[in-house]
Amino acid sequence: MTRAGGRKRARPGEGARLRTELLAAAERILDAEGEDAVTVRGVAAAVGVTTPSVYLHFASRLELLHAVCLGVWDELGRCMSDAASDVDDPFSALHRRCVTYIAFGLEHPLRYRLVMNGRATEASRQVAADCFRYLAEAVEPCVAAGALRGDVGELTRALCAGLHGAVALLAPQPPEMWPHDLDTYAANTASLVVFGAAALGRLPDPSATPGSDTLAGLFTTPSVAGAVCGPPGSPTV
Amino acid sequence: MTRAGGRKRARPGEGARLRTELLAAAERILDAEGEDAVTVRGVAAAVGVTTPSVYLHFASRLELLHAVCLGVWDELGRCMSDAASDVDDPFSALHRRCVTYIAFGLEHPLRYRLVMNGRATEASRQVAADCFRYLAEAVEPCVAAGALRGDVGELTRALCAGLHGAVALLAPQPPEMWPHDLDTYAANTASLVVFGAAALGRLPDPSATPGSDTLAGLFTTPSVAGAVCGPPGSPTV
DNA sequence: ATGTCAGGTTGACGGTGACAAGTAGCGCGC
DNA sequence: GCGCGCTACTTGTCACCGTCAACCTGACAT
Repeated sequence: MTRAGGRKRARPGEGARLRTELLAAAERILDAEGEDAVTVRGVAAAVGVTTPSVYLHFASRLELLHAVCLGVWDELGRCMSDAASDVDDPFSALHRRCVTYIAFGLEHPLRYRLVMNGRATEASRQVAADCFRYLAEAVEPCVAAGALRGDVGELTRALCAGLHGAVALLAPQPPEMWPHDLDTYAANTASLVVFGAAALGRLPDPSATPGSDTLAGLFTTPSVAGAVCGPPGSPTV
Repeated sequence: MTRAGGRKRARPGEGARLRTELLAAAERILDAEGEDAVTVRGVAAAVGVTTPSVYLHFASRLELLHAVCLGVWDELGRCMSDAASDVDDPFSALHRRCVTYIAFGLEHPLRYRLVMNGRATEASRQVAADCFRYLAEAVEPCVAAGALRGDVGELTRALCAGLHGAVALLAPQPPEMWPHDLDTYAANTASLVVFGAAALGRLPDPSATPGSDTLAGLFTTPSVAGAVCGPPGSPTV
């Protein structure tokens, strides 16, 4: 590649400028043409620089890609913190954070896949750890208030699994296969996850196979006791 | 590539034999060295055949990879059908299938990722549809028995999301980062998912933000009413 | 023996990530 | 004002990849 457009050499100390330009170019290409189109050569050319220069700022193509994503993921952190700032009830707050997580993932499916599905890098590990922390922060008050029971770490992990699934199941699919109402999807899945987590701490033996009888115990409110599920030994199919 | 080892030409009608040999070789390489190591050239060489011959049986590298995985996924179908054959209670049966799904995914993390995370092919769509069906088969009796409420499709989709997450969260990580007790992990996450699904149909307004009060209603058994959560207007943190 | 055709091979193209080694420009110390 | 050294970047080059068009060849039916 002959130097395109006579790019000026950065002054010492301004080497990082190329880095940000590369990131911007990579982001542009990523959004416009997808992951596979982001090639080291292409990004370099878009900035007007030769290929190996990219390696002065990024150890590999993957690191470049992940660096592009990280910018967006920082936004997730803020969103999740903000999401429940006006909510007092800890369980509601947790639910809100879960909805936020899902909504965020579905807004950036490409980047989500890139960071979460590919082979792990240092950057992606950082992202995962942050996500875990944001959730754990919301789980802890729930445990303190008695809404959730059990180990905070284990609960958070289970929550993460559920949330990640909600996004990861859709992210690789073309958008036309997504549910029509994404808000409802996010709310539903978030509810599934938080209520599931709540149930976890209330199971007699968490590792046993729970039957409809366990369910009857869990989901029977005092007022409608006995009406929720059939009588003991309820009809099978 | 000079012909390695004097491979005999297959007789007409036996062309499919090379296909199975290629699959076996690809599988060997996949397990031994990971996804990236499975290259068209490498697989061909392992069988003792030239590179373009692979294209006589697989449209592309990705199709080859997916074909390798599909063999294992058929096993999942059998496993999920068998898993609950001796269980009468539909809710227990669903739980068993969920555990089976997670366990399967964690036994074949590499193949799981390959099929579920990569860009979708016809083969992977087929796989996903099968999984959905296996679960839906178990959801339906639950709905019929009243253990679950709501649309079967929607419930199944939510379940899928949770289960997929449980696997997909761990699959890309190196095994040393996995929980120590995978059985418990599978059982826990399966419980979270099925109880969460059960809760979904019992929420007053599924799309609203549920608070601890909702939780109290759901998880209070007649016998321990009032002891599960704090009194109405429970302490916040 | 010969035609046919499935089951391969040859050779090459365009593109990729990665790197070793060289070069040009800037700023600082003198 | 001048050269030294550091930094930012370039040149040139590997090794390898997936994919394809075109050609060859051996086994069988006749």
